[in-house]
Formats: sequence, structure tokens, C-alpha cells
Amino acid sequence: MANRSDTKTRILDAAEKLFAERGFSETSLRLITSKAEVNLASVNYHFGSKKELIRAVLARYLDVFMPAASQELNKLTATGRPDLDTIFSALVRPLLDLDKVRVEGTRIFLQLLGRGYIESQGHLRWFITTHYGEHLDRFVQVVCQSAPHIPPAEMFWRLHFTLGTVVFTMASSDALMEIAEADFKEQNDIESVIRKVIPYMAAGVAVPLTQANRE
Amino acid sequence: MANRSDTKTRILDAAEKLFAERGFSETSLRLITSKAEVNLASVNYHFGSKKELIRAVLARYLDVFMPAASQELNKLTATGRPDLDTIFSALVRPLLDLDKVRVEGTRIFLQLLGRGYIESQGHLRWFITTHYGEHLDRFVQVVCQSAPHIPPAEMFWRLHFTLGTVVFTMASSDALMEIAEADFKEQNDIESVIRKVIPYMAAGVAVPLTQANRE
DNA sequence: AATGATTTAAAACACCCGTTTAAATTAATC
DNA sequence: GATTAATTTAAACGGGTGTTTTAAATCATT
Repeated sequence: MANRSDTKTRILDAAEKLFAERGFSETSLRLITSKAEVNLASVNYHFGSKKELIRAVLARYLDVFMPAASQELNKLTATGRPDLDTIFSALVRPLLDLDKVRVEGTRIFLQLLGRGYIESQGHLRWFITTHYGEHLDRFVQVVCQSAPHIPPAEMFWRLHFTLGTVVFTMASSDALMEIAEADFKEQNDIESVIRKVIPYMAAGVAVPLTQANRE
Repeated sequence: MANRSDTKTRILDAAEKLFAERGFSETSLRLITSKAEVNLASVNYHFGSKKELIRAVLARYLDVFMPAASQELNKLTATGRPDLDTIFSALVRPLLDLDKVRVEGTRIFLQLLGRGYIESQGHLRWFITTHYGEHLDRFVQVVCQSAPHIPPAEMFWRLHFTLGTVVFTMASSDALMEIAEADFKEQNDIESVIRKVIPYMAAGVAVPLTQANRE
């Protein structure tokens, strides 16, 4: 049953790297299969279509990350009501652990997530919310409880601001780290960037509503 | 010299709308020219290539916005040292004024900016920084002065977080507004989103350094 | 009205895309 | 070891892409 070299895995490995770097529509199946050193038709044989390959690439990460993140949240809420900084920090470990699953897993996952949200008009967003909705709802719930002064509708927007912050930062993290080192003699890695971004996001998510926003 | 129906303008008008909605690579020249009711070849005749058309679309907005934003900043610094919320808010007027330049100008410009930063790996970023660098530097300078407790190296990161927040939010603003209406019966437009994002960004940029970050 | 440059028009070009087909190969089962 | 099933292969299909070409039409200027 199992072929030792696993064409399916080689396709996924090559695809996720290219998708993260160049986006989904900018990455052809021909490029993927040539990098993976497999036949062009094997993508359609194993995955059915390019669209389903994209979903499979994302699912491979989400299936690891989502349960791990949920578990961290459960540990947090078991002991008491955590603050926002603590909640965001709890996601760091599952995020960084993706580097153990695959080389550069953290960066690739975050970039894929961003591309998925922006590029595919809606249908990848739909895939994520329907397949991992429980985990997302759980996260939103915990965040809302830790910032009870923010109405849910406002929190919806702020969490998407947060998603944008993370996704964009990670997508260009390589270039940003280079500039930071050249301009400020500051040595960074992915983890240190994540640790910088957490206070920024936590402050933004919890900031009291202004008069104009309360309307 | 000037033809009253102006093929060039019709192309730009059709292109910016489609680019903002579907992204650059997802929008074909054939779709643009059919919407604009001009001949396919006229794009290459007037702009040279699709890439140059994209730059022309962006430049038409940046040439209006950048000087206007700079002028607002000058007005602000003339009277005293503004706080971050004031600085970000000062950009709102030039942004909203784009609606006077063209129908839905504000939304289209911000979405184009978002797509431009995400889709084209780097070379549109280069176009913007080299053509409008003075304005950008001026902005960074004013922001740094208004938050003197943040070291420049940290501010570098936080401003890029901010860029990510804006860019990602605007690129997916249509989808987000739809969801917000479906889930929370909340009717939004671009201005209300802008007014939501400003406090978020201002809080994040100015948040005091934590022990871990100061190191 | 005639001239010459600018602009538009239709068609073709060369290329890349995702997908499908059908034969060849490999692996598994009896 | 023969038969069946699963997988890989090479080739072609149908369609869309940006761009170029060539000729006609339009325009401003003489």
C-alpha cells in the first residue's frame, strides 16, 4: 500500500514552500511537480484538483496547530481568568512547535494562513471556519472573557486586525530582520519577533473604546 | 491632443476597480478592456505592459494622497507635538478625500495598497519607497517624536506591525464587512473601519516595553 | 482638402495553465 | 507465478494569458 518515497508527501512538501513564498495562484502545478520531482498528473491523481491540494497543504498544519492551541487554552482557563498577554503568549509554543514538524514550519504556516485569507475569495476562509470552527470559537470566547469591556462585534474587528499584524509581519519577516540588523545592529529570529508583536497586539485588542467608536 | 473620451482614463478607471476587488494577477487585460469598452491592444499601447499599468493605477492615487498627508503632518507639527492618535487621525482626511477624486476612491486606494504589498513580492514596495520615500521618512520622524519612550529599533518593528494591520485589513475589507453584517447585523463602510483601526494601532505603537522586550 | 502623426482595431503569436486520457509500470493479492 | 489493483508516466486537450503585428481609422495641423 505504502510507497516508500511517498509521492503525496513530496507534493505537499514542495507545494507548501512555493505557496508560502509566491502565493497560490502564482504557483503552477508544473512548478510544484518539478520541484517535487514527480509527474505532473500525480497531483490530480492524489488530490483531485489544485484547489483540494491547497486545502490539504493547509490542513496538514491546522490539524497539528489547532488541537495544540486549544489544549494550551484549556490549561490556562483551568487555573483562572488569564489576561490577553497570557492568552497570546500561550499560542507561541504551539506555533513554534511547528518548526519541529517541518523545517521553517512556523513561518510557512503563518504565510499560508495569510495568503489563504487574502487570495482565495472566501472559499478557504470557509474551509477553515467549518473544519476548525470549534477551536476558533473557543479562542474568541476566551479572548472576549478576558476583555469584557469590548463588545463582540468590536472584538471581531480587533482580532482580524491582529491576524493581519501577525500574517503580514511573518510574511516579510526575513526582509524585516535583515533591515533591523543593518540599521540597528539588532539580531532577531522568528521567536523574538513573535515576542515583540504580542504586547503590540494585546494593547490594541484591549484598548478602551473611544467616543467615536462607541457611537 | 486630448481625446474627449480618453481611452487611457477609461482603462485606469476599469483597472483600479477590478484590481482592488480581485487582485492584480487575477485580473486579465481582456477583462479590463471589455469593462472599459476599449480595445485589448490599447493597454500595451498606452502603458507598455500590465506591470506598468499597475504602477500607473497606484501612482494616480499616491500622487494625490502623499502630498496631502504630508501637508496635514506639517499643520500638526507647526502647532506643537501631537500624540499618536492625532497623527493617525490626521491621515484620515486625505484618505477620505480620495472619495472626491474618484467614486469609492478611499476603499479602492487602500485595497490596492494592500494587494500591492502582499501580491507583488517586493517590487511594488520598491516602487513606493523610491518614489514617495521623503513623505514616508517624514511620517516616521513625526511618529518617533510623539513616542519618545520607544527606541527607534522597537519603533521600526511596531510601524511594520501597523503597516500589516492596515494592509491586511484593507485587502480583505469587503469580506470582513460582509461577515460583520451577517454575524452582528453591523453595517460598515471603509470610514468606520478606519476609525476602528486607529485606536488599535495607536495603542500598540505606544505600549510601554515589557521586561522581556527591553532585555 | 491634404498631410502626417497619433490612436484604434482585429487577428495572430507564443506561451503557460489545470485537467484528462490511455498506456506502462509497479505493488499487492490470490 | 498469474491476476488484479494501484500508481506513475508521457502526451494531448481545451482554454486563457500578455504581447505584438499589421492595417485601418481618426485626429491635429498645415
